[in-house]
Amino acid sequence: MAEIDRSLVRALPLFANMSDSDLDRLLSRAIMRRVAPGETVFEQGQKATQFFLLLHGRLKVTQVTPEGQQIIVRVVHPGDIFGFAQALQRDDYPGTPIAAAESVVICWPNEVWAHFVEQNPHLAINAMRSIGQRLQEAHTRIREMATEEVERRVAHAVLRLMDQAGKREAEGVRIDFPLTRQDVAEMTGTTLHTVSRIFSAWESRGIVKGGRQKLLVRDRPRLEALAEGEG
Amino acid sequence: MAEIDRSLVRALPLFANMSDSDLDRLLSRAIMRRVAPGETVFEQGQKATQFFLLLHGRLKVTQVTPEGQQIIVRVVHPGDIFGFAQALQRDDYPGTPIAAAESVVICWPNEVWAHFVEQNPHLAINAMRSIGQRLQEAHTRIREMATEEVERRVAHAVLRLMDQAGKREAEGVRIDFPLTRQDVAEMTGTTLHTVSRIFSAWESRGIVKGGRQKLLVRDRPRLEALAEGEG
DNA sequence: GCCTCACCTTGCGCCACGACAAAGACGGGG
DNA sequence: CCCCGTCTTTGTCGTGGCGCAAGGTGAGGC
Repeated sequence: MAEIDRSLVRALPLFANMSDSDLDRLLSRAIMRRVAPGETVFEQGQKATQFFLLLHGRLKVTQVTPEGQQIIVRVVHPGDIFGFAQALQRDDYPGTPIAAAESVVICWPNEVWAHFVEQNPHLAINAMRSIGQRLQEAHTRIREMATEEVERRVAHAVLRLMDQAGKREAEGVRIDFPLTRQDVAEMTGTTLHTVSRIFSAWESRGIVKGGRQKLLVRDRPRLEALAEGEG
Repeated sequence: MAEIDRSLVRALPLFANMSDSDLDRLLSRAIMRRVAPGETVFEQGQKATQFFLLLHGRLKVTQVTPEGQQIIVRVVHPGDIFGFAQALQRDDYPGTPIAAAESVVICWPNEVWAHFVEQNPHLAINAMRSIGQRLQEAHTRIREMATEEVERRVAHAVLRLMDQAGKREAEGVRIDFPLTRQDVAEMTGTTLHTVSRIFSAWESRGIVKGGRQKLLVRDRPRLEALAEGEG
């Protein structure tokens, strides 16, 4: 297995204000792992023995209900930590991260966390910020699901994906990883049928351009208008 | 203003593993404040200059959408920290905490947080656990809103309130603070009309007993069954 | 090049739930 | 004790979007 790219890691907000030597010691205990699309990093309910950082690629974190319904709780982007169950006072993982694209993660045994945080409060502070942002985003989603109709929720979800995984192209901004209608449905609490209908309608208005596991936003302002409820 | 009850604070999980002298220094910078029912501690959008701990009482944290729709993001229970915007990388408060019952909060200026965390990593670790649990709960609510019908969501919300604010009584378990149908609606993403209908149906089956701003659960097992979808 | 699987589209009927409306009941304040 | 505001109940109606069903289409494997 190749070496971990030091400069990439050094630049992450999670490790801001951390000394190089501390970072070196932390990385020396890390294990790198490649994950192919469709593969999982760990499984929901499994005992949490490690925590993770996504270096490259993209992960969808899913939860399944007792009835077998699946939802996507979150998309993990490069630089994000995940599988943080232990720091959150759980002994099992609450969800399953599935690689949407070819990905590379690094992982540490749980003990490493407590050990390093004691010596390096910045790590805890930075991690808290990251978790705090996730909490904010979760509250935003709750508010949207409680008050908005499906089309607006889908618009919001797409805008969020643009910001987090958008890639400028000639015709507009492409969502930079394979994303099915089903995925979008599981992110917005609806069905793939409804998402498909919405995308079709948008496409005929020139707002987006679809495709198999593809999505390209051509008219962001109009999408924003839809998200604000001006439909 | 009376003294802060030291032993009460000492027992909070947030301050576990913290030395008495550190805790004393932290408390010496705290300000105590009484909040009457209906009053707010701060307002959504206001610049975040302080963070808070609820000592007594109960707060409902609301968010209003640009359209004026209101939802309850969270209920704050005694011992919880809130108004933590700064640690979460925001400079304004994302919601408005309103006292549901007579409450007492203590507050600190923002600088205190960074200062104390540097010397006392446990504080950061404990705070992260608390935020982590809130994140879990938020994900649970998202999953519920995405996959469950209204009645089940209401059942889940009531069960959660029982666990967090239940008080054993002769006839069952009472939710220990004033709670309107509207509140429950704002917690579950529905309307007060629907909540009222659901409570009426439950009452006629002997599962709960309602009242003006009151709720008493008489048959928890059946409520759990409803929450699991056996209706 | 063809087959097959996975993904996507579209139509139709139904129902849970929200919108609207109106009237009852509890409780605090004067 | 009565008044008024707030909270609650209950009815009717309309509809967004889900369930079900059937048929397209692109991509990868052999």
